[in-house]
Amino acid sequence: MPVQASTDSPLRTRRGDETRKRLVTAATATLIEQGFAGASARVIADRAGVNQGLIFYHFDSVVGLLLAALDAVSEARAVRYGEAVAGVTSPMGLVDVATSIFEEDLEAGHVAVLVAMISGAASTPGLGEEVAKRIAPWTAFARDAISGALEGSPMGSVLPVDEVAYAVVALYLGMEMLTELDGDRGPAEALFSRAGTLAGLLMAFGGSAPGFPAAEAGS
Amino acid sequence: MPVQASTDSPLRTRRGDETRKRLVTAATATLIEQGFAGASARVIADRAGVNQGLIFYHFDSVVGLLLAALDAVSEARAVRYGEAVAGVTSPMGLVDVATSIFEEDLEAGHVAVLVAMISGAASTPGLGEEVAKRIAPWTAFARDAISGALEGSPMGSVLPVDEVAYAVVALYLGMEMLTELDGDRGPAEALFSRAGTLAGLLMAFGGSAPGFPAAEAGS
DNA sequence: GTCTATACTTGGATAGAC
DNA sequence: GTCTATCCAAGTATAGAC
Repeated sequence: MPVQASTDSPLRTRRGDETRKRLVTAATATLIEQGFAGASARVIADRAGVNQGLIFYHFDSVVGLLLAALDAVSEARAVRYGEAVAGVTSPMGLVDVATSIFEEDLEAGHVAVLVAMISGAASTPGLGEEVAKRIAPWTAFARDAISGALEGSPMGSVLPVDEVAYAVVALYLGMEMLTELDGDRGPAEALFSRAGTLAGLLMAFGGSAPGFPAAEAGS
Repeated sequence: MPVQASTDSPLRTRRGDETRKRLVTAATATLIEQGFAGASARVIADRAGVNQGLIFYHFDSVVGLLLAALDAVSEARAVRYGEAVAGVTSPMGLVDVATSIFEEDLEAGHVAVLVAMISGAASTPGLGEEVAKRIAPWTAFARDAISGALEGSPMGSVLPVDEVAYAVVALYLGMEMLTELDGDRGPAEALFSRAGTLAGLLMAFGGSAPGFPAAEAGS
C-alpha cells in the first residue's frame, strides 16, 4: 500500500489515483455482472485496462480491492440516503422515499454488490466481519424509515422496528438473488407497488400521526 | 459419465455408487461451509477422501457435481414437504407446518446450498437456468401454504398469492445470507415466532375459513 | 511512487493404467 | 467401469525496472 503522498511530487500521485479509481470501478462492475467467484485479479485488471499486478500494489490483495469497491458503493449510498430523507416531513413521505431509493439500489446494482460480497464471505476467512461493518448504512436507513412509518400505527405494538428492518434488508437481498437468477425484474417491481399499498393501509389504521396529508410524493 | 450398469457386474457399480454418494455428500457440506467460491474439485475430493479426478469421471465437471448436490437436497425436501402437508387440515395448521419446515431448512443448511448455487450462477454461463429449475419445490410449497392461509382472510383480496410466495422465498434467501454473515441465528428465529403471531392475526380477521379450530400444531 | 515481467500455487480436465 | 498420474490453464503474489 502506498503511504506517503509527500509534498514534492503531486503529479505522481495523480497517476496512482487514476489507476485506483479505474480499478474500483472495474471491480464494482465485475462484482455486479460476474459475482464474487468471477471477480479475479486478471478479469478486473483487463476490464480496467491496467496491469494485473497493480491490484496488489494498490490494494494488497484482490479481496482488498473488492472491499474498496464495497466501501465506495456504501459511502455513496449513505450520502444519497441522507439527502433524500432531508426533504421529508410525514411518515408516508418517508415510506415513498425509502421504496423509491431501494428500487434505485436494485436497479443500479448496488444490492448485487452486497449480495456478491456476502456470498464471497463464506469462502474467505475474516471477510464476513469486514462486510458486516459496511452494511450498516443500509440497515440504519431501513430502521429509520420503518420507525417513522410504524409509530402511530396499531401494528407498532406487535411489530418491533428492529425485526421489521432486518426482514426488509433480508427481503432486498433475496429479491436481488431471484432477479439475477431468472433475469426477470418483474416480480420485484410488483412488490414495490404493493409495498406502497400496504403502507397506506397501515397509516390509515393508525390515523393520528402528526403532519399527515392524504398523499405525498408520487408513485 | 458411466452409462450402462450391465447385468454381469453389479459389484463394480456398487463401488461407483459409493464414490458418487461420498462426493455428493462432501459437495453439499462444502457448499454450506465455504460457499460456491470455495467449492473446488480438490477441496471437495479431499473431504470425500477420493481422488480429485473422479469428479470429472462421474459428474463431467465440478458444476455437474454441485448440481447433483442441489438435486439431492431439492428432492429430499420435496418428499419432506409432501409428508408434512399430508396430515394438515386447517389453514392455521398449514402455516404452523410451513414455518417449522422452513426453520428446519435454514437450520440444516438447505437454504445455504440454494444461496451458494444462486450466487455461483452469476459467474458460470448456463448455470442460472439449471438452478432455477431446481428451486421449484420451494416456490411451490410456499405458494401452497400461503394460498391455504390467505383464502378466508380479508388480505386475500389485496395480496396476490404469487407475490407473497415470491416475497417469502426471497425473505428466506436473505435471512440465510444475513445469518451466514454475522453468525447470529437470533434475528431469523425471532422472525419465525413473529410470523406465527401475524398469521394468527390474519386468520382472526378472516374468521369463517372452513374447518378452523382454535389452535393446531405446537410452537 | 508507480508499474511490468516473472515466479509460484491452485484448479480444471484427461490420457491411460487397472 | 473405475480410478490415478499427469498436463495445462488460471489465479495470486512479488522482485525488480522505471
